Amino acid sequence: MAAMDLPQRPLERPLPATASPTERQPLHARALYQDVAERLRQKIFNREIEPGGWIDEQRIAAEYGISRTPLREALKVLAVEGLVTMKLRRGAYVTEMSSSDVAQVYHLMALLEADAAGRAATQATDADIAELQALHDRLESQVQQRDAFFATNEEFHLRLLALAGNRWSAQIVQDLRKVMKLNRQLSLFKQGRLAESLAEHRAVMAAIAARQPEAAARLMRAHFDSGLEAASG
Amino acid sequence: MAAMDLPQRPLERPLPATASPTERQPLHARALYQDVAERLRQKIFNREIEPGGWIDEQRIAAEYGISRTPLREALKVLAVEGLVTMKLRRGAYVTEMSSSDVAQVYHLMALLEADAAGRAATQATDADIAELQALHDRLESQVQQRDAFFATNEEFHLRLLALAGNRWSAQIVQDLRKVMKLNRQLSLFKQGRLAESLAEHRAVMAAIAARQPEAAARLMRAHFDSGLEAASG
DNA sequence: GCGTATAATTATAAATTCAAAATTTTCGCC
DNA sequence: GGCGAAAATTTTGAATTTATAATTATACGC
Repeated sequence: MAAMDLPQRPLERPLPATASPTERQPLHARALYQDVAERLRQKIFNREIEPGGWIDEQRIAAEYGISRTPLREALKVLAVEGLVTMKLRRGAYVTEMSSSDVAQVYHLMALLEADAAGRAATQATDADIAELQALHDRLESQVQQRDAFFATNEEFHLRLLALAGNRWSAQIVQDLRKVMKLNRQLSLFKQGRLAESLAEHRAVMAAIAARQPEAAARLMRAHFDSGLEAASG
Repeated sequence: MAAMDLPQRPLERPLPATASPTERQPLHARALYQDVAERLRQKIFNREIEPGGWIDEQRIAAEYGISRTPLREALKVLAVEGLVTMKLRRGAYVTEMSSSDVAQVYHLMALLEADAAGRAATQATDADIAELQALHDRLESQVQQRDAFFATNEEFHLRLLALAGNRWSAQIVQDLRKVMKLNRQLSLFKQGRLAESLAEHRAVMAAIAARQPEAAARLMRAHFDSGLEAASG
């Protein structure tokens, strides 16, 4: 066994940058359980605990230098998000996504993001679209760098969601993207898929820039469909 | 002020009905925080605390005869669902839905339920459709009884979601239906809207029974659009 | 009487403690 | 040696306690 006998340094919780000597300010920018939830998400995405794996409350509380109370609150948040599954009297486990789950979530994201693309094509300002185009251009330049490509890709999709102006939809898609990170078979890892994905992306971007909502939605749907095909095929 | 000085009787937590002297069984069917979350949802739906209102942890913990720990866990669950808003160091408040929020959620439900209707028209077995039809027929007979009508209506939509076979989608719609219960202006309360809604419902049901996914989706979208119109107009 | 500073109170956040269930280990027995 | 019951340990679940921030009340000065 590795990495026993922690206590480690406690969670660092940076203050908001608005500091000013006179005006009073909260000690922490947000609740501890939210910080912990975010750290746990990263731990899960990094596969420090594999899907199906048990989450050792005592160990993690010690590792983070906190009590089990806020940790358990964070676990319940992740459970609602779907990243974690609570089993009665046996604690929390990292959720395992079946291939059926993956297909279902892909379908949902296709539906929501296609709608968002259509809305963006209609509602976005020219400045919005220029910004989106800039993100896409950056994506074009990053085909050789997987990690950077992934990051920019996510940024693009989140930006698009924001442009569509439906915060409920945006929140849901963000949550779905989180659970999608649970499965290794991320389709973008497949050989050649990256370039293909980029081409589809380009088409979506063009349709939005051309203010063609129907085409934008259809192309976005196709983008996700071929993503699913790559993931399952 | 009314109803002070509780402690009341503690939460009753019925055991599963599979009791048998020899085989061991869990003491509680599910975690306390989940029971509490469900009781809080009902309390919110019943307007025992109005939207924007503060949720008094001590009072409710006393009312339910429990400590604040599981109550606070439940509040965090409701916060992720959107029913409750946590304010740092000021506790939990029942979420207020702006008219923009209502429109956004309506749009989302239209999208998801239209997709579900289309899927159901394709995938459901004849038995499934017969069952759905039975629910719709019951709805037809309940135009005069608001509460029963609402209940059956919800049952119909949940059943349809189940038939579509996407548990992620079904879960999301269920959560959205919960937050929709936050706003008084439930369009179905409007005069005449009930009969109108029923007619639209009938059309959706007919399209599903006729195995016409495109029509079913389009009619379901129209059903929600006119629902939104009634709610905001 | 009004505004401000300070004290008292109240409520939230988090740690700690306690209780009970599940798991693991030990020990007796065949 | 292997099986099964009982004890010991570990772990979850929930209550209690403690700390700290926010609010309210009080008192003081002008």
